Amino acid sequence: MEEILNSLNPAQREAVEHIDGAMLILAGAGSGKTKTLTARLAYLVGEVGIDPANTLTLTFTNKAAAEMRERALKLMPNKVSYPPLLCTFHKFGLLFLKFHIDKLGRDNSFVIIDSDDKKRLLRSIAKALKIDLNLSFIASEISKYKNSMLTPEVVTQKAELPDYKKVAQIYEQYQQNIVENNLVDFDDLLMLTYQILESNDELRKETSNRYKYIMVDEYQDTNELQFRLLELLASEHNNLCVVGDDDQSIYGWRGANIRNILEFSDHFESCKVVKLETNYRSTEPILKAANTLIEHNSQRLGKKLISHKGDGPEVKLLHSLDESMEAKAISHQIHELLDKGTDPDEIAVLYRINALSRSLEEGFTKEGLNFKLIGGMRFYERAEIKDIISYFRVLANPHDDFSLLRIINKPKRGIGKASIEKMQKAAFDAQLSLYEYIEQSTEGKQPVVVSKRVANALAQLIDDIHVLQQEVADNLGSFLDLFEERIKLKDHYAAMVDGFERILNIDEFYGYFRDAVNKDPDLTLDAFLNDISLQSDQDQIEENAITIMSIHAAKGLEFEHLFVIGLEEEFFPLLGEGCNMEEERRLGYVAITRAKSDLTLCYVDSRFYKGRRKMIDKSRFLGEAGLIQDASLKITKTSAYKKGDLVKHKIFGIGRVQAANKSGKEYKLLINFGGNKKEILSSFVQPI
DNA sequence: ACTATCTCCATTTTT
DNA sequence: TGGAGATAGT
Repeated sequence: MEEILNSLNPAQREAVEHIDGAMLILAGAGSGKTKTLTARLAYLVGEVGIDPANTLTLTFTNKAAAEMRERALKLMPNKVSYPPLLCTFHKFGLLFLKFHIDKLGRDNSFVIIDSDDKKRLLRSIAKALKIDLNLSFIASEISKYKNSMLTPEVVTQKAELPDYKKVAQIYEQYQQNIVENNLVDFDDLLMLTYQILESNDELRKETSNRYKYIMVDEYQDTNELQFRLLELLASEHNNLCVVGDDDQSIYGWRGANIRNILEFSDHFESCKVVKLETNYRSTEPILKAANTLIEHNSQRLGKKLISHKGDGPEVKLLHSLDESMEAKAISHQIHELLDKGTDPDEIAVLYRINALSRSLEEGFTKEGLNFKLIGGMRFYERAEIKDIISYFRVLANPHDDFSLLRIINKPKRGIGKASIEKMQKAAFDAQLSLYEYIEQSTEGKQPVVVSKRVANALAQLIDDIHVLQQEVADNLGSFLDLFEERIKLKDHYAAMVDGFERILNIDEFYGYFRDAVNKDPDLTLDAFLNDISLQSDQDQIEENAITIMSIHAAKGLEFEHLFVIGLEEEFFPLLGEGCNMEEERRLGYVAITRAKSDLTLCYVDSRFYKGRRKMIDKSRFLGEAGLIQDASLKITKTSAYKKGDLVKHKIFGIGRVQAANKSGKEYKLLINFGGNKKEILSSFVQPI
């Protein structure tokens, strides 16, 4: 343990050794956040002697949870009998609901639907209600309601504008529908958990006492609901330690509430705040650009990264005529790096919007540069994979109408829309699930409402399901062979234009399934489905190639050589309605701080976008980061220091600006330090 | 029931 | 420009 503590810097150590009460660890980019968090967990268990079962560590992604688990266990004494609970918020919700959803009068055989399923359902509801609204809009509105714990009734009452009234209508139907089918969406995992804890005081106390020490990673990304949930979980002890960086809050558009972190220390009494400001990742010039840029934000707790690495090459700018010249220039530079023997894994290109990847893809292909693109369609979102999962779900629970509908005519069995609608109605009238109805109608216990041909196809499907269910029960390990034999999904997909790729995906999924069964001979299909429902993010295929991706996707990663493209007004910052300039700037900060030593910011004169070519100006962020001197710099600098601002000087302390005048590259400030007026250059003071 | 053509519309994305 | 979803035609 002493060894672990000695490997920490003073601030990290302070955070690790602080045990009871609320604590906010403000961890700047590259400041050893994960190291601190895992060390603290090891310290709690190994040194303070807290039972690992009494700890709870929450993350946002499976990846973060996996990494942290691995690193924490390495630091833990071998004698740990029970691994600490370390998982995503949603996984925690899932585990909780499996035990307690009965308190809402629901059965714990619920099925989790992903955002794709959700949209599918919303589409059918909107259609039935003859509402023509953007589905993504509806989905995100409903998500917002759930994250603010607003019931359909409340929303219906509150809605004033016609569009919102319509959304409220859909919300009501949607909620009714998923409860009837015992479905749960991602937001429900948190919302229902909250509801149960909130309305059940005994359980709240018990749960809070069980998780006596709670830690939360990426706290700046929490939303209202997550905050309220944490409040309940910590209600009996206040031992809540959150780690985050207000300057890296880039998910506001998805409901993350930056005020959670800004106001954390006010919410929890006697909250300790520790700042981790030593950056182990980047060289001085890179951090200078990042610090200078982010200082233009007003909504922040204030923090300045200090480079542990020290000096390095200046941040480079790359100016090109258009996007194809840009791609060409970058690929030349990358070729040079590769020729020098640089590891391709250490090179990445980032952009603000995915649309900008196209020119890179084209340019890199033309220049014979191998790359891997992160983003786009994720593994579990692919139609072929979702189909298999739906089959598995039907086998595990035939009453899952939702999944049954997905696979009922896949591969094509000649069962069309009209037949399905008739049967749905018949099933509804007979108060049966769709599967029950079909099963009974083939047995002659229910009237047949479809043609002879369709009835035959259904009988075949029912038979397949029976046989496969038997095999699942008897021998899960070899069930896949029979599954392919009976359903022939591979044949179905092989016939498509991109069949080859789809077959590869199917084989990969089959391999994953077999692997899971091998690892755990007692695995049930049910348990397998539960595991993967929250695992949308498969590990990227290991490929030795440079990476291109969005800035959001790059969060948490680092690269020796980094290019950021599209530093142009309109693209980055991305202007338009609902533009949050401070969040855009934080995004710029995140992008810059991904670079270890070699950073190139790229901009062009014109870009082809949405079917037209447009002239564009270079991004204001280049000026704000102190990388160019131009008109935008003048405006931002004066706005950074204006009359009335409070500033801090190393010797004179805190004072108030009386006047600000340009003086060369800097500003001459007249500052009043408690009656003592001084003229000082702006670089010698810091804004507060 | 399936396929070819038309129209519309364009951030960021994890669970 | 290009992809997805809706519509019309076979």
